[in-house]
Amino acid sequence: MKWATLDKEPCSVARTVAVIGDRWTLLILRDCFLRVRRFEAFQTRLGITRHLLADRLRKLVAFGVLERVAYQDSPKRYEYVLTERGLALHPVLMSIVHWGDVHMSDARGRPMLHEHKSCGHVFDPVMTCSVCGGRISARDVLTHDGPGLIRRAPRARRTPSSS
Amino acid sequence: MKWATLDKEPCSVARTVAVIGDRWTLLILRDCFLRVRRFEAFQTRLGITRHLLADRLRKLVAFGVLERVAYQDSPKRYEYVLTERGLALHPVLMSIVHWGDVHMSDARGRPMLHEHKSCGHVFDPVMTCSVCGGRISARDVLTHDGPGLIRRAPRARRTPSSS
DNA sequence: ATTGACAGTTCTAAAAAAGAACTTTAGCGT
DNA sequence: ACGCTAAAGTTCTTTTTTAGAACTGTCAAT
Repeated sequence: MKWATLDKEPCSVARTVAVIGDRWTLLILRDCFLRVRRFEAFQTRLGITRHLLADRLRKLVAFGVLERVAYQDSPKRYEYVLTERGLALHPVLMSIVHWGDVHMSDARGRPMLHEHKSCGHVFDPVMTCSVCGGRISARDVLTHDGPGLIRRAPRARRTPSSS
Repeated sequence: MKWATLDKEPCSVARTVAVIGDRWTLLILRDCFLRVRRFEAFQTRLGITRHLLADRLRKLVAFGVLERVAYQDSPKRYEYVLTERGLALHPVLMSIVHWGDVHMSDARGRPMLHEHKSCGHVFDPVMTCSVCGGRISARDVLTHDGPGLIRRAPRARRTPSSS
């Protein structure tokens, strides 16, 4: 598997990993959801090298997750804002946060709380089924081939009956 | 921010990224959920170097996501199975898959379909609120400091009134 | 006696990331 | 006019990771 063509693999995990499967990228996206928008702000908050930050932002823009928007002329200055495509990553970030809350918190408890504006309560994200609305758990899901799957030819195998 | 201490940051994203925020690790976990268990199987399916695979599996075991279980003696052979903690990563993988399905699929459609055993239908994962059951979207969430947050002292700032 | 499976380890070369300094355009204070 | 600061990068060198391939040890089967 090559990184350069990972986004062309017949697997949605691989394709998404091509976009966000990188330590810095996930932390940059976290900050985007916290409304951080500017190069300097990302750099200061994360302690990422400027070189890498520029590279990651370029890639996120190329994948349509962020948009580079001028916020002033002379000198031209740009900031990075989540596109619809980027906002659609919210469930990914929320499920990552929730796993960390439950499995990596120390005695103090969780670092952040999330309030559901429309109901006004602090909540946990729950994965549910789009059809029946029931809770989804790992043991309750079956995987099938979909139309976009291209099966690679299985490797030739020497069997007792083959030459 | 240093990788070695990322799992101690006062942020659940950072802590989770310390465990899974790596291209190979996410692909390894995908395979784990597809019931791949053995070193050779991971290596063949992913094309990862054996060195890195050994390293990533060791780390996942250290973080309690996988368990290394002997499946035969003489010679001792081990396989890697998801723990409860690992199974709890299911929503993370499902939301990653779903984003890829929606935003990275080509004309053929999605590579895999998921069936909800208990209702029998192919479904999409939907993030909902644990309190009201309503759908969660990025624009509908407010973030607050939690008990586990440690704010870093803000950097000294030269202001007109300061010396 | 040889071959092959499996779960790794051990090398070297190539690629990526860290760390620090430098660039460019412009506003502000004196 | 002069120096200072800010923002958004780029450029450079050093260090760390990763890729790629070969090798090891234990056993079973041919």
